[in-house]
Amino acid sequence: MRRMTARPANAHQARLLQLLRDGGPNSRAQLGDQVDLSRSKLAVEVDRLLETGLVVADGLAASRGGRRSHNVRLNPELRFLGVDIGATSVDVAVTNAELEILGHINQPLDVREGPVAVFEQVLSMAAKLRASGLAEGFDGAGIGVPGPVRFPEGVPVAPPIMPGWDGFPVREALSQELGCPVMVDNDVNLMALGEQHAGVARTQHDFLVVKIGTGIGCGIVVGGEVYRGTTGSAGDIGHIQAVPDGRQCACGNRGCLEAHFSGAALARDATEAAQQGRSAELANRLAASGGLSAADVAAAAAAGDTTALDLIREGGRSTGQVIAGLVSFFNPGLVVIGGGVTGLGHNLLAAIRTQVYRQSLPLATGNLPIVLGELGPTAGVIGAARLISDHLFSPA
Amino acid sequence: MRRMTARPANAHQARLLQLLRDGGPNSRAQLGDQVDLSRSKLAVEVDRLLETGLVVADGLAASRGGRRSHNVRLNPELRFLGVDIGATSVDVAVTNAELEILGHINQPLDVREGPVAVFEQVLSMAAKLRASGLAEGFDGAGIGVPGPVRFPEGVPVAPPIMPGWDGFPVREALSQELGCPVMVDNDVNLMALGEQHAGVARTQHDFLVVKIGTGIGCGIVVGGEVYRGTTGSAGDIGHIQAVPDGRQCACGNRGCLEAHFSGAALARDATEAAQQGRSAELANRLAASGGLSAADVAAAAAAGDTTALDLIREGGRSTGQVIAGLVSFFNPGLVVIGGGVTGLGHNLLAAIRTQVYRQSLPLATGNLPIVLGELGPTAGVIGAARLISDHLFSPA
DNA sequence: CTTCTTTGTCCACTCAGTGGAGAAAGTTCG
DNA sequence: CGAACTTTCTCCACTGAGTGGACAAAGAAG
Repeated sequence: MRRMTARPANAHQARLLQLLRDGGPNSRAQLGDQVDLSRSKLAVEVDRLLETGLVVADGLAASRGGRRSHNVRLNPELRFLGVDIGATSVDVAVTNAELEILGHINQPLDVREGPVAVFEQVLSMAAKLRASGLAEGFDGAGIGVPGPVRFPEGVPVAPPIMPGWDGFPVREALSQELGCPVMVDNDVNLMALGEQHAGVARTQHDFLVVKIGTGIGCGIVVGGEVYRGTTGSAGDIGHIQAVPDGRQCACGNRGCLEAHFSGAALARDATEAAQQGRSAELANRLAASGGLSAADVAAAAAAGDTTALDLIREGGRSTGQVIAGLVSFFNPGLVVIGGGVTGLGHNLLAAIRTQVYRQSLPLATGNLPIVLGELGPTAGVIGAARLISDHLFSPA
Repeated sequence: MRRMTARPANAHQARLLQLLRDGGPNSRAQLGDQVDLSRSKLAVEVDRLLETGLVVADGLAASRGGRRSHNVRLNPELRFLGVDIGATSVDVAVTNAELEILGHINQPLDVREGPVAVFEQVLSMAAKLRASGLAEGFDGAGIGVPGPVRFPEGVPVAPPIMPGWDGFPVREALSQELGCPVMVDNDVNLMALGEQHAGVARTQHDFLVVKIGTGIGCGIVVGGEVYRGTTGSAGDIGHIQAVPDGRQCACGNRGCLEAHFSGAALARDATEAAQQGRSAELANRLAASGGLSAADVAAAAAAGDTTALDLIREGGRSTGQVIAGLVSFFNPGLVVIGGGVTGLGHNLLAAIRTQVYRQSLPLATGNLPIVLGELGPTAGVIGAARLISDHLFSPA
């Protein structure tokens, strides 16, 4: 199939495409209720969109008490590729233009192997999805990487955990390989976009998404838009001091949040506890699997192991300490907790909440929900698809 | 004089008014270089602005190698009132439409006396300025108050240091009294607006302004716009924990930044040091004046008193500790330090810088200037005038 | 005085967008 | 079943924003 190359010609068309993306098939009349345009003008723009092929007719809708309306919808053959590269694994998904996931693959990966090896793997995963009949090609792709990105160019900058990626032209290289437009962003920002599009943050304009995985980061949404900072490193909260004179961190300082709580730190602390004989439960799991992960700690806690529970609580306390500061500063309408450690569930959430509600002022926390993300491992790829669709569904 | 009531009829006119405000008198040709409009259309809009009286002709400009141009400028009779209410003093100023200060009064004040008493004082100050011939009336007023504000309504919400102000309809009441449009905001946000308009932040889009006065707060500018948070309490950093298990704070927690460093905290610590005989210099000043202020500490430090210097350094360290976290999170392009304690000058700045540069990651701090505000006590009133002018110079 | 440049005005033209008339296609109810 | 009402969609004349070129006015340079 020939890929779509058309773009909306004006802001009206862009708006209509976004309405169709977020609301599914719609009649001209229904669209007219949502945009501030006369029916005549609306019809003109819809017709133009039909001509481009981005939008297709979709039969008649049920009557609402009068003449039945002719529905239109986004071309169901459009395909977006969503890629979420983490430190230790990668998610690749195919969506339609309404950002519904049609296929999703997760594979382990070591991001330190560098961009060439990683993209070889990503492209083969994309090829696999294509071969299974889900797509004949891609109309756009969104890529998330676990580090700061110079957003306009789509290039990682000084990523601490991804040596070899600094300055690699991700956007350009992948656009060439895939033959379609590509947008690149930080993985945490994509998670925020995902939760905004299809998750708990659907109705929020100003919110934070704290992603606790191998590392820890924060997505910032201001007025419905992701805020990336002057150099693209906004939300890099892993190295805020959580514990004065605390643990030595890889960054050279002491007491960084990430050194005290993250997937990696939790695994380390659990292993330490097991080896020191502080938890039989954890020791058993260590002996069984040869290594401990956050999931093991969650399971141990669920089994009633108090040491594991203490580790989670202590981590939640540190995290809550930092979040409390951010809440005072940013006064968000919602805080979402997500990432790999979401498996720790309500024990973690309770510890974070306790700390935040205790440390922040009532005006900022009075009506502040702190909740777990809704989308789990798909948040990133949905966010990636949303990123490229926002780009493509905006005036050229 | 009859006050102007006209407002720009469209976005073009609003843009032109803002260009004339920020750039002073301008010819149609020069304006044309700055907006994306044909000369014909531009002339039409300028003519319409002339009709409203917001803009007046201003003679001929020097030739630029051809026919001399007819300058236009904002009506020089327009007057804005800028009011900056602090915890212990108030600034009232009159500006023209180009936001130049024509007259400025500062008076001591106790904000705890409540809105009625305070506004009586403010109105009498405004009357004094008017009586001195600077204005026959006001076309708009901006008001800053030392606490969170529900911005759209112009009403303080749950202000900790201003009991009695909660829910008082500042905007409406003052609009009635002054007979002109009024906008209300947090004092720190106004300082940020001031430094953005006429101070160090002129070229910045994303920056922070930390105001250290009686209390401590932070103005946040995102994409050139002040960010106020969901409930208007964004930037309330005084109660972020700076010292674990530190000093008891009035808010009920321990170790809040404000409990360790602010005008009030510094005065308290200095008095304590004087009474405990740790500093002869401070003891002398205490005996002389009966009470110590931040200015006394600054003077003592300048005189070589190491105890005073240590107090400043320690305060700078605590402040820097908190700012470091904000910098990691927000990745600003500039951090401005302002407020009453700016008198502590470079000793304070050095301490803050040291702490921030040590604690934040290179990508965020690499090119990050941390500087003192440029406008001193006028930042607030200029910001206030800017606030109302932004409101009036936007399409009605 | 001639030529070139800059500024400002005038005017015909294009195009986005409106709103009303009316046709087409339903539902509801006597 | 037919009449009346509702909803959807199209058509069309009209408004008003904005453009760009022609031209006049005013000055600079040689």
